[in-house]
Amino acid sequence: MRILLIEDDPGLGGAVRDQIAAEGHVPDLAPTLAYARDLLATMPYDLILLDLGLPDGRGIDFLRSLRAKGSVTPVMILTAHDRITERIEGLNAGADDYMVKPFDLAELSARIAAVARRYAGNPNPLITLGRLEIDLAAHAIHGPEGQIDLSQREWIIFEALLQRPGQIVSKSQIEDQIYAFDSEVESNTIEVYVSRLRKKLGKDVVQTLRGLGYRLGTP
Amino acid sequence: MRILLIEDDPGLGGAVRDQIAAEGHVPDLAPTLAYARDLLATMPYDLILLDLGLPDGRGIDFLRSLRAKGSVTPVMILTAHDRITERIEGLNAGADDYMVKPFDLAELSARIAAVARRYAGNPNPLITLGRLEIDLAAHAIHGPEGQIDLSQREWIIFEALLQRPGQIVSKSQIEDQIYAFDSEVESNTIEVYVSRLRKKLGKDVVQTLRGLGYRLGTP
DNA sequence: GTTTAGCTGACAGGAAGCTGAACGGCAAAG
DNA sequence: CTTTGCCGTTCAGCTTCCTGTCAGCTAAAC
Repeated sequence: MRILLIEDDPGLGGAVRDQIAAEGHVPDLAPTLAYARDLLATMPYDLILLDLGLPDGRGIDFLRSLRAKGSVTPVMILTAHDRITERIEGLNAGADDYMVKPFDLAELSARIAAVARRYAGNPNPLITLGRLEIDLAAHAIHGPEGQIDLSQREWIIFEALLQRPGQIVSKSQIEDQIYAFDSEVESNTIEVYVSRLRKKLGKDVVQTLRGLGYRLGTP
Repeated sequence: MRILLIEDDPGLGGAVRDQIAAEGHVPDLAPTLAYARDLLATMPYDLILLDLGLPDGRGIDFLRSLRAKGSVTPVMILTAHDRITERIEGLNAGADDYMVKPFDLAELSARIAAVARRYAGNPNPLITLGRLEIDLAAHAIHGPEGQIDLSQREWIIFEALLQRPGQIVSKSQIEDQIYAFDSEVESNTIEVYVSRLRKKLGKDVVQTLRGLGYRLGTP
């Protein structure tokens, strides 16, 4: 499940992001509303975790404008205050859930799972890339000859490219996403996986920028 | 919207019932779990408000058995306690929302409206999957050679997959649906049941995604 | 032509998953 | 009360296929 976490506190944000990742979801962390808007413009998300105390605007207004634009993405509010009027305001603005800081990470996980359960069966947002149809949430790719399954590593690399369409992603950036901080691999693993990706998805899906990295193709 | 309110305190029960009625919904008030079971056997409900402190049994167990029977009716828990473990237990037992007493009736209304929005238009007792015809409510599956019976565990796993067609369901997610929050099983039970499911329903009904989980097949 | 970066087929090792068998518990049947 | 059969769980051995590595190759840069 793709989750957008809007939170300006680096400590809390990092902890929540790690927890989400540990649950098998894919978190993106936005420290400001402006940054969140950029991410939302380029990527679909399955859940938004929204801190109300942000430096560049009222979270409630952000949520309201999101709903006004027709977005149905579930939103869970995180806030330090627990005044009932605020909770009502949040829920009326279109929030689906409400958590008061400090909260237990385990409870957050349970609630995220509840959202996942609740929205199961809803069609996932699809990304179209040439002849490929990509369902990020389901890790599924439909090609011209039916379903294409990727292994975990293959998926991570493909996803890293999908997350930055048009941008160059360096090998070291990809390595950072695959491996733990310290344990480095000293070989051409990335190249091997890019090769496997191209074999499964088509030659043009990944472009090579010599000396720089890779970029998503536009076939 | 038909709402079943399970609450033994006559004062609070009456107030909530009146509030629900004022919102244009149809409330039934059950003071005990036994009475609630009778009502559920005869009437379908769109939402259940469940008090946890009831005279004739643990509300959590009631909820769990409801889910085990395949009910997908949304359940909102009302409780006087706000211990985090209890909230987690409730959400993991299959609750969709959680309110702590004393709560504001206006907030309750907002949350009920959210559920109504969420579940607007929700028919579908019969699911077709390839040659299988599945009646979720009746726990019945008709295959090409007649009726197929599943054991309880087999059904829970199959249902977990049915609830998220096309999506990946991890083993830990399935475990969460089968077992209580703390009691973990340290073996390949899920794998054994998947194996048995495939034997009964057909090889292609369940797909394996290495390292991720399982997915409903598309035969 | 030489150098350098990147590509890819092959392969060993191991992790993840599958499944037949067995065992104890429990409930229905006798 | 005993028997019977089903169900849930565990285990062991097997199969599958993922991963990281290397070697030799291709293609771009100069």
